Amino acid sequence: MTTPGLTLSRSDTAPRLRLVVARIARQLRQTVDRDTGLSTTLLSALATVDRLGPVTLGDLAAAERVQPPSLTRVVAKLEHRGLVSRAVDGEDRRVSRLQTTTEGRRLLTLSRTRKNALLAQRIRDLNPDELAALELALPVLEKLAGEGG
Amino acid sequence: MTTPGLTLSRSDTAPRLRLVVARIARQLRQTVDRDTGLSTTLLSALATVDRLGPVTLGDLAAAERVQPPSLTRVVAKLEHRGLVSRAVDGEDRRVSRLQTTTEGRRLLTLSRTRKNALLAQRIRDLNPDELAALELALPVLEKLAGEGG
DNA sequence: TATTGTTATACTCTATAACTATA
DNA sequence: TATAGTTATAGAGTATAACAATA
Repeated sequence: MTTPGLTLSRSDTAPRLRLVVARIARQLRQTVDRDTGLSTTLLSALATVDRLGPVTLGDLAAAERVQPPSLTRVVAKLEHRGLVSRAVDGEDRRVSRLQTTTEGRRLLTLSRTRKNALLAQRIRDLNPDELAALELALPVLEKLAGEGG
Repeated sequence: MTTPGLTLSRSDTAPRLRLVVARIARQLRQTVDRDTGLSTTLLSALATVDRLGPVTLGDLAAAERVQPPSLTRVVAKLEHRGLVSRAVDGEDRRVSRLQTTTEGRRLLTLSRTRKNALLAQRIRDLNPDELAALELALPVLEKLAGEGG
């Protein structure tokens, strides 16, 4: 696993990736973060709000690749916890613009430095070759995920 | 992205991986396979039954990293579609042993050669460096997922 | 008593359809 | 009429707790 000989293109990459991503996600989904109290769904939305600055709900839904009604509920939870705030757009009063609060940014920072998260622990057990392979693949995975939007 | 200079260990690997895995999984979860009619959850369970041979429900739950009651429902669906069969253990009648049927194996094979699946399409758009990085990381991801069990 | 698996119940996340408010 | 977002409703997938059957 650490030193594969060839890098001929394999044909089973897509189905293997599908299964492994589903399996990791299943374990993550159950893991409500002890420090932040945020599920992966909430954390993902919060990170995207933070990244896109004041953002409309529609744009956020597109970036997160979910339908607007799904996001309405997610955002309501974030708002209820005081992690994002919304302001009605001055020019078009149908539109709300979302941004992270100070507390939201604090939790985001916390989530990025957590040492005891499930994946952080498992990553710590990788050897240097494995870690390097993972880090090289991360941008590729982000591309496959359609990051941004 | 294609030719990173150094491979110093980064500290943001775990949170980035968490977000990207969650995002890909979200898109996959919604994707019921056109060819097989199987969700990722059903496909994952089916693949594991096939891999572990005649397997008890408890062992399957452990391998899939879900609780037994969750698996009871998943297996019921697979059984209803004729993809797995169960046989009561001869020595311990509390135990059922599951295995894939001919039809189950046929769908598994089909799922492994699908060219139009969401990930297969996106992977086709990667350049050779990106593809190589992804393939090198796949065993690492499988290790992180705790494959097998 | 202990173990294997099921049933009952509830929660999260997501979707589509119908609606409201604004443009 | 068209668009941004919400409400109503439904379904998949997962969990925990309580139960039944067997050991």
